[in-house]
Amino acid sequence: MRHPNTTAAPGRPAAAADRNAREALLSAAAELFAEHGVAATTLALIAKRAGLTPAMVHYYFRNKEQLLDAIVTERIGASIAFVWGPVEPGADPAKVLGGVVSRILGVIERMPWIPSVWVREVLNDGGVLRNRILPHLPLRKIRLMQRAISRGQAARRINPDLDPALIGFSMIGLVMLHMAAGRFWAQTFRRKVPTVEHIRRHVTALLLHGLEGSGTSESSPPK
Amino acid sequence: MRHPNTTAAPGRPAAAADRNAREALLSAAAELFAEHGVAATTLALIAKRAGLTPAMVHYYFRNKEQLLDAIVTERIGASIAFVWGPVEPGADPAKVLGGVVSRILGVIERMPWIPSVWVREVLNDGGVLRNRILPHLPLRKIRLMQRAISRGQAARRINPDLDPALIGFSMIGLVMLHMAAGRFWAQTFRRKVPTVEHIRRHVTALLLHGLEGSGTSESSPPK
Amino acid sequence: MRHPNTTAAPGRPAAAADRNAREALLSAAAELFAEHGVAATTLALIAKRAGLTPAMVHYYFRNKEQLLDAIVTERIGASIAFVWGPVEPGADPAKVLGGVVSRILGVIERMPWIPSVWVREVLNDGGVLRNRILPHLPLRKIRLMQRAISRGQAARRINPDLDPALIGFSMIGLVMLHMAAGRFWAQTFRRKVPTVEHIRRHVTALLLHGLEGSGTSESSPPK
Amino acid sequence: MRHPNTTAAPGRPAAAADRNAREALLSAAAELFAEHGVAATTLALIAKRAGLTPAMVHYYFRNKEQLLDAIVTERIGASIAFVWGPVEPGADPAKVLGGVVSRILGVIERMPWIPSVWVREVLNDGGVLRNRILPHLPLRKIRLMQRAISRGQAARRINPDLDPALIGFSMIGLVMLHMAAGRFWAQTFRRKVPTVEHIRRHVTALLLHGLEGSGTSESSPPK
DNA sequence: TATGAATGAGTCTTCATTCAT
DNA sequence: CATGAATGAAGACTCATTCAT
Repeated sequence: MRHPNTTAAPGRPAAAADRNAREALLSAAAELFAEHGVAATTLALIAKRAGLTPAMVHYYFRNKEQLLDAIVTERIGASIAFVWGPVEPGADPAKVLGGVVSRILGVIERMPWIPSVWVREVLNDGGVLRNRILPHLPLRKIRLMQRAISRGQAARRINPDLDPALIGFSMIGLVMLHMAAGRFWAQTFRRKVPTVEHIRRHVTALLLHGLEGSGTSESSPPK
Repeated sequence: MRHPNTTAAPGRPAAAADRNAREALLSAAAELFAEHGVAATTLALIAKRAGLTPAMVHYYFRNKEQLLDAIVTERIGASIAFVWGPVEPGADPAKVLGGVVSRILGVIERMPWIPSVWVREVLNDGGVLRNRILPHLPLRKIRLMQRAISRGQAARRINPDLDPALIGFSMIGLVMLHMAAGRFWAQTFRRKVPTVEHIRRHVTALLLHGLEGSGTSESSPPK
Repeated sequence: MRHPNTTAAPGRPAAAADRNAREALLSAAAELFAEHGVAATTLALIAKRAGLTPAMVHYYFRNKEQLLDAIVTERIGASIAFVWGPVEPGADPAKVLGGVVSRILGVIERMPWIPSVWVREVLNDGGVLRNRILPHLPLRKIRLMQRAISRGQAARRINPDLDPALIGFSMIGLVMLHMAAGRFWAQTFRRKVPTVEHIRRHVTALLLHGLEGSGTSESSPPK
Repeated sequence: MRHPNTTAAPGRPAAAADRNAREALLSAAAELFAEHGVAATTLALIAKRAGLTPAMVHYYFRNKEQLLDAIVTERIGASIAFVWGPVEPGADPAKVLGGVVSRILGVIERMPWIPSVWVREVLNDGGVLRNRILPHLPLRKIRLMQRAISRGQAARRINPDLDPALIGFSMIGLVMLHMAAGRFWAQTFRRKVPTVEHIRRHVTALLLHGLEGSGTSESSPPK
């Protein structure tokens, strides 16, 4: 058979060499997408960073479109599952929100390209990964989070002026944007690029207080 | 060759047709940059939307680089000046922050392409307008805002756990991201695309409480 | 406007320079299609023979598919109209057949690439011009010819054992094939490549007698 | 490297599997050449239809050129020998011609890809099998046929206006073209694709009368 | 101003071919 | 025998850019 892409049975692990080249291409692509955006990243660039030839990109992914599919399903999709998996019905709102933020930051630590790609190619209108991501969004889990927030508002523990649907988005967006704009911020304010821990503290402090209907100053990170 | 871009004397007003074509190109470019990103926007597309030929883009801007320069200086730079101009030393922190957010939203209302371009091409690391924007950033004004925040923290009116340099960025970023991701949010939560007013209320409520050392529920917009 | 291909109004003659380059490309393409077949003819080859760059092929025809369309409509289609135009109802069968053959040979004299392209890319199953040609076939005229043949058979002037639908096809095919295989025949029989006149005489003699129900030896060409 | 193609000793029969794969590749190639032409047929396609990998094509044939050689010598060459073998000196012209046509149609029945390949890649000028076929042409036999025709013309049993060298070619070409263009004819005239028997009757009737100096209506096939 | 013609460089993609296993 | 990995060369196509008019 011609294309490992189309024949790899889910149960059968690919040969080591196979997996390495493929994975190397996926990683190179992800990094370059973060650095320059999908549109500005050529297959030649991806191949070069992975130490391979452009033809190998087609060998493993058939074309650029399917490379994007692979990035989304194999890398971003997996991250989404990891982030949202533990969200369960009836949980404490603060714990839910804190947990999600915490896991997102954990993912970012392992895959630093995530925020930039997410902001540019998913959140931002016109992002070329947007439509590919939609089917991977855990709508049920997101609704669970929304309901937790609504419960918090009913119990006057979360600011009832806020739209529950916007809160989760603001929270995740804030984390992503801060991480994606690290160098911009550093350049502008002549500071070091913020670390994950730095952002974790900032966003947590900001949000916990923004979410408290009446604020007691509880600012330690949720985890 | 005569190039209006490089030879127009400040005193001599460009012919009306001239200005219109130029402005039409700038507007078309700005919109397309918001829709597809700078890298994915061809000069032919810009020309077509402006009802002109690709050669005219070169006539007015010499090349794509200088078109970007023009967008930045003539459109984004002007907005920045408008947004930050009124920030003065010694002002009340809440007023400063609220004023900036308010003026940003005003700009967005007139130039809906701003958030997408700003998020994708300025804030996000790797954005191609980043370096062009840096010289236009009103660092003095930004520092004024930072100092106002610090004063607020000293007076225990702003959460002292927050990094003052991150606060302004979070605030602006939140507005920009919400506006830039309007359709994503709408698709995900099956709501209408949020309006400027919608976002104004949400961000104000979120931030005021996140910034209050101890929260009384004062959620009306600052303006 | 960008593409002369899409904007050329039928009534307005294109500028001379425009037409020359476009026509040169069409001619080069037609010749190369005859020499190597459509599949084996690269756009670079076409451009080179026309003394232009490959990009010009895209400039005038947008892509290879539309170049094929142009060849079919502007060159082959025109020839078909010329060949079949004079066929009228009620005419003498021998005159109809002879006239068609005569006009086909006239076309071939001006466009020597016709037989090869026709045999390889139209008649032969799998030819890539087949489907493009079908809408240009003058079905009405062809049916007129069939009816003339049938009348000839009824009058016992044409061999009634022959399928009237196959006769016209055999006739045209014979001309085309002989012209398309000229060099093969010459190589095999160590003769000169047959001329149009040579083939005209041969096919006429062959067919007139094949079509006579009872043969009087009338073998002079119809024209 | 061991290559069955180059090292197989005539005495040692190839392993069964070996032969089957090779033959399968040859058959797949022949069919695809008929369907799309040689230039448009990739080795990957051939391998796929034979249920093998592209590398196996190289294993058995070293490269595409030698695959073509193999098709010509092992498939087409054999057919040629079968068709022309029985032609002997001094035979009756009608019997010679009829026999050749009859055997060609027999071959086509077993190898339906023959007419298309022959018309496109052999007869048609520029066909890529042309030069490979030339050495396999039974020139002596062909000359025998020519002489038989000339004798027929001398005896006034064959139309003396016809070029004896063109007659055989016309006859074979007519059969090949009708078979190769079956679907075209069927589409144009809204009939079924002609069968071998259909073409046999038509061509025989057409040619016998075309060849008769004075026509008595003897239209039954020569066999 | 404005356009159409023209081009070179680069991008995606295909494919014959090689080779280690 | 057989395969998957790998590559270089070439093909179609795009696009920023230039230029004569």
